[in-house]
Amino acid sequence: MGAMRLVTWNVNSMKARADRVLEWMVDIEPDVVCFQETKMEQDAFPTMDFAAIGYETAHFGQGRWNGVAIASRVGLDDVVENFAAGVEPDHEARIISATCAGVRVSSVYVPNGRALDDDHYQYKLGWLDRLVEHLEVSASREQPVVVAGDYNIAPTDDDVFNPAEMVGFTHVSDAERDRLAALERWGLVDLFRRRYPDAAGVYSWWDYRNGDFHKGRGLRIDLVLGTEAVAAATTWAIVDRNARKGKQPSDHAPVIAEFEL
DNA sequence: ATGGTAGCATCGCTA
Repeated sequence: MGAMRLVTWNVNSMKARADRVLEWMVDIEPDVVCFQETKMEQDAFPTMDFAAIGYETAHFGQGRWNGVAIASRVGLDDVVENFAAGVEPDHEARIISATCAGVRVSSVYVPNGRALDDDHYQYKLGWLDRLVEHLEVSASREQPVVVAGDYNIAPTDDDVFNPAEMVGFTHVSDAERDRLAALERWGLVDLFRRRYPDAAGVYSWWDYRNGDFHKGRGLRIDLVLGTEAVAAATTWAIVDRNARKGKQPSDHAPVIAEFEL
């Protein structure tokens, strides 16, 4: 089916970021984009603005917080909001799935655990357990499947600017990384890490505070996971740090992966 | 230097 250029980007409010996002997409020409943190009601999504540059969109929004969407210029079929039927639905808008040119694509916004002793940490772990259930009931590891989004987990210490200081905090705990391992056991592969096993200091999120971006203090928590067929076909992947620069950026940079199926 | 940013919404929460 040819090359597919797929992006995941936590935009931290589509309302505040739409102009930047649309301009970036015209420049980069992705085939599929998975968005997180649209932070708007379902019907507030700027559908026509995306249509004007050639993209169909599907949005699962809930208002002030969360919200996920998929934009595609290669087809957008069989849209499912929330987890697939058979899995306990989540009370927040954190996953949407669609089929784009034969690839089953999900955009996911994994809960932020806040702290290891916070109820939201248990919510995060349970949510990731349900993501595995979702794959078991709705996807096939033998098919091209991509689950891209803000995982709020740094897979290894190579994905963290200050691993020693992060001990005891969320995003790096064994339990969270065990959940990523469970996704790998199901059949998903971190496309960036597979392609660049030795890359260090590559991050996708930097706190707005303290000048962290300019000091290189970030985490790689935005991941494009794909089944083996996708991973083996991945020709390149990159974090577009340029999109974190300039006026009113999101605190996340987009992650691009291209694969030739 | 014991703070700091950003978005949404409203007198605080979330990240």
